[in-house]
Amino acid sequence: MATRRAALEPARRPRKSVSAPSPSAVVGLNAVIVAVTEEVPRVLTISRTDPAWADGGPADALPFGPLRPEQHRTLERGLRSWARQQTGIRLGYVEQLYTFGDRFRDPRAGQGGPWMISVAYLALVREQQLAGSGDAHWRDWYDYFPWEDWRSGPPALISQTIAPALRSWLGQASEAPDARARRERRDIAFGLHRTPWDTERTLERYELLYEARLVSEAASDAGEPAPPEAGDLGRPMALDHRRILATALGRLRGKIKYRPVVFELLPPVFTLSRLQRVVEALAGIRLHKQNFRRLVERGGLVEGTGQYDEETGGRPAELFAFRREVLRERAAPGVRLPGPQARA
Amino acid sequence: MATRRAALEPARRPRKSVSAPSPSAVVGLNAVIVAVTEEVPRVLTISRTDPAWADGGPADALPFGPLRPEQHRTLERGLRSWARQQTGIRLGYVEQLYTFGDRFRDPRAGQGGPWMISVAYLALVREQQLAGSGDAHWRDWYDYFPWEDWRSGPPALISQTIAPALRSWLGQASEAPDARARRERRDIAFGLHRTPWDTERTLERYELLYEARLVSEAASDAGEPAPPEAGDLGRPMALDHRRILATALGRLRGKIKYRPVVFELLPPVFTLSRLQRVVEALAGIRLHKQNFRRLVERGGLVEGTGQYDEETGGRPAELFAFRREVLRERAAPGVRLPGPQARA
DNA sequence: CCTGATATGCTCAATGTGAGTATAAGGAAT
DNA sequence: ATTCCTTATACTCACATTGAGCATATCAGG
Repeated sequence: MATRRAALEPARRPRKSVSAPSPSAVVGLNAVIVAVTEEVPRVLTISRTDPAWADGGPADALPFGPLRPEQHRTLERGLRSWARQQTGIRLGYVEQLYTFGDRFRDPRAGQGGPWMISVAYLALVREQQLAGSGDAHWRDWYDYFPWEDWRSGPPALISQTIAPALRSWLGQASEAPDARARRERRDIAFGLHRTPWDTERTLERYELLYEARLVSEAASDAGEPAPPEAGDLGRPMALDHRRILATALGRLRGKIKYRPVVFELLPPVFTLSRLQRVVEALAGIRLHKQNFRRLVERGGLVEGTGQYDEETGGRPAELFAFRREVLRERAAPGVRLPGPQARA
Repeated sequence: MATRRAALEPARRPRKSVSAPSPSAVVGLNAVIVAVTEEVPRVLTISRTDPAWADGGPADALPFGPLRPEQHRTLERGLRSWARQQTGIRLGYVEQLYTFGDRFRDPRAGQGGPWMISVAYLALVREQQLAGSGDAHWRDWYDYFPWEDWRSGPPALISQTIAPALRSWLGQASEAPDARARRERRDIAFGLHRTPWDTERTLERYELLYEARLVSEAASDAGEPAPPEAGDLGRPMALDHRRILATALGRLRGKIKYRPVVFELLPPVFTLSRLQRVVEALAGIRLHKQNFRRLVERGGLVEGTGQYDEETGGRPAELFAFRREVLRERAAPGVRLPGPQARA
């Protein structure tokens, strides 16, 4: 073991802190498990009641478990195993999201406890029955981020609550250049002052609200009472799980554009309308119908099966399937979004 | 502490392995530090001679250090501090890349040692003097991935060495469907059989070569002698550092297209030709000059300064600067690549 | 056989892209 | 000074893609 430890030190000029790096952190595995039912994108959360997770009432948490070196062969397998245990779901498509490791991510751990590192994963599944040891639920992810859903136009929440609250946050900047930087961040994040709304900046938006102490996690992490706006600004989650969820949302919104991941959320055959509704649910915007069809069909992403869905309540819709060959034909095959539907 | 530990367990039905999760892993921090000089993209590596890193002669490694909970306030700060110590560089732009955590990433650790988790970061700097405790060098990153440089056409290495070697790897598949899957992976990764070359699939390509045991790390990890091709297939690195580097390369190639990160590699003012050469160096392909200019200029990404560079050896070139306002104007501002220059 | 719903088809102007050709402005050699 | 080489910059034009509609097809229900 001595050899191994030495290997972790810089090669030369050993410094004062040459103490052997004994295991220095607890590694946690978090899963953001996403499905889409009809019009609503859902995420799997677990109600936690233990005092370490929930201040008062039960708190929503992501499926989570510590890495067990003696059992799990890889990080991803560890994650799959925890997800299965807590929710009963056998994950299919899984990708690593981000590793969160701020020293103070859990304020209750204080500075003395072992450092908690969380490796978060994004998983896409078709909605299914839940089981397992956890108290698991599917929840609309816009419950956590109500300002992210623009499918029926710019949310009033932004103009009526967020924008005014951020205005006063601007005022709190101590220096002038500081205030300018805040203004730019705000405009870019929330699409204010003729800046376009960028669906992928979900994390920036959440972090801005956190920094401005508008979401209740920010207040409780700082040991303060929640501000009056916090009630409207989405359902809170345990620890930094809402930050993780924001990361997942942004990543997924980006990824559908250049990799054919939407199909992980759909049955093997589907109508184009259904495909469009799923994409819209994820992206949080409405798309121009005819152009959307043209993009996915002529882009070679799907192919008609010749079968029809008669349940439409109108002209029957052809059933389509993902066209695997597109992987060889195009470099970045994803559902390119047509310009958003001009709103009525 | 007891409370805290309990929090890490699943909420209900505690399982047999309820043993308290004491710190379970050593967390390492790896830095891929990139700069571009003239035509060549470089990465900072450190020559390691310790036996745990290098089997025989010295091995190239990435700047690396273990996370020190008592010193580093966040992962990123820890990384900056290690990079500074080992290379003398104060990092500017830094982004998290990926967390590598395979149980067997270091074969020498065996199954008994503490699990090593590596959180890798990508940093972009302007090339500069090196100092610090490590034996640091700037190296052309195509030394590690010679098949990735298509600036002077499709590399002969692919058609003459890689393709034949992969053909025999196909033959080793035990079952027919397995062979089909291998063929598809190979074609997509290396752009064979009328599949286009996708500059971003660097990791897929490296992993394929690893799986086919063609790169020397694969052989040495398995305790086998390196195959004859390994000598041509790029310079090896210590442990899994070449895999990390491949991840960085792919990420960077993707990112320049939708975020204005190239400018981190350039001085505040530059000519359009220089900008183009940097982008080409990263992407590993040549671009159509006039169309490139049109894209970056009309895309609002840069603005002329009115000053001129007289050192061109031809007509003087105007000096341009990054145009910050583009962040407010466009949703995904990056250097969109025009179709590659048709080759002579 | 209407009406309303949904799906699918088609058109057309505007914009963007691929691939050139042409011109401008420097230095070095004659 | 003229010629030639080099690099930069300007323009052009055919073609593809996109945004935004309008038009038609096919069902269910009265």
